[in-house]
Amino acid sequence: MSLPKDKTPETITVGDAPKAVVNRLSFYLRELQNLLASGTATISSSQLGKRLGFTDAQIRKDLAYFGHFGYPGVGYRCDELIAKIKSILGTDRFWPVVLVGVGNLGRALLRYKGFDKQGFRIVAALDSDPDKIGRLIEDIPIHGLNEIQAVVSSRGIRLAIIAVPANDAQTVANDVVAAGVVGVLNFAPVTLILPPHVHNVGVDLAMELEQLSFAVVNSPPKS
Amino acid sequence: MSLPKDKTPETITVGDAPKAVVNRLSFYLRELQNLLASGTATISSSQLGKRLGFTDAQIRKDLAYFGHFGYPGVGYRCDELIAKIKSILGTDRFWPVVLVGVGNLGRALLRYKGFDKQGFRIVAALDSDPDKIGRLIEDIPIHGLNEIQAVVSSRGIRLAIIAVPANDAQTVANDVVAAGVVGVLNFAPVTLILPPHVHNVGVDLAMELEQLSFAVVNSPPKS
DNA sequence: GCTTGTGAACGTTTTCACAGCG
DNA sequence: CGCTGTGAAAACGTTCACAAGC
Repeated sequence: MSLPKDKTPETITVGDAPKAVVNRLSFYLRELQNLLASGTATISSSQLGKRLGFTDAQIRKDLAYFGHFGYPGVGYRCDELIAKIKSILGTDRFWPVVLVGVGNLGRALLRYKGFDKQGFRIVAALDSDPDKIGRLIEDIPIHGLNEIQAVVSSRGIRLAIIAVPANDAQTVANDVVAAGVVGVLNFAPVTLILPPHVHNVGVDLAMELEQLSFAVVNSPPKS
Repeated sequence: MSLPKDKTPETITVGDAPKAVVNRLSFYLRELQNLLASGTATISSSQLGKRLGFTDAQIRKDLAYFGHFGYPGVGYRCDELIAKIKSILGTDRFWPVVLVGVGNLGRALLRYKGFDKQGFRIVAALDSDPDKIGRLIEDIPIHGLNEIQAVVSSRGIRLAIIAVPANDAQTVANDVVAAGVVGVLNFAPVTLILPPHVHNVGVDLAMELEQLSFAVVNSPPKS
């Protein structure tokens, strides 16, 4: 990395890592977990790269942002590297999450089994529909939107998933942020405007298909 | 762009556009549709940039990959630019889509209302569970996995959404590709290995939360 | 032997800054 | 005047290639 004219080398934090690197870290973690589950103890950057479609050099560079995790001549120990990456991503701890919006998508997310393994759990759900409030889905109680503040602060929640209609998303986002949430995963097809200290990840299902559509339309003619 | 030493200028296709550019195109489209719906007829690159968190120059450069769509002194006409971007993304046509896996997530996707507006519709669903086969969800019939070939070819389907458990995803992917699908939107938390002519977009819900977790953990201490 | 970690080279993407136009 | 479109410059990310280590 570029050299630190900065007087305090300690400020060269891991947070400076390019977004693309952090994103790939999640891919490495997922594959390493699969590898470990299938009995693989160590793996080289080139083997891992082949499985994921990255170059070996890129994997090594990415990991080198955060430390020296490999063994020359051997590769990386899966269990060790998993622990390191989890620690970098912050998923070595438990993250309680609040879900806002218990529609079709919200219900599916409540029942989704993949969060727990990575350290996340939806511990509370909110909705504006009086018919839903008070019900339980997968043992998770559904609260009214007005209880946001109480739910978030009593359970130490820092992350929210927003799965409400597009028209309500910005209002809901404002509310969860006011309640203390600092990270938002937004499934509504709108760009949220949030204060700078709040992190934002958007997933727009139609947009993902659009990217496929473009790729298909612009592919080598006959291939 | 760099100049074409290439003898055949027609080969300078739009397909060469960086992925990041194409991805932003989807953001532009979404915002323009919202703007038009709220009565805005024209918008400048800097106004659009402010709403989306991009710079004005970036928006102009991105659009310039594909043509001259703006009016100096005025900006861009929303309706016109929407049509242009749709044409570039290929969403000016109708895309029938097959869904594989009618679990929690699959059912939510079947009921999701946001696809139609962008040109996509799930026209058939497949599952391996005999109890589900033959049922209708949102007027969509659920077929057995063995009917992939028939469903895909009879309906001219080129895109598939995979929402099956991680262990089944690669097998299902192989099957839909064999049936003629050339674009896969994969919700299973695994990296699929697909032939080069098949395009692949993955959405891993836990991974999205991991990216948030990293951002939160590595934020300016007190902010 | 094989594999990591890394400076240096390379290529790509973003930003700058301004000429040209309505 | 405001805004686009675009070369040129700057920033950034990736790949190369090899010294060092097991």
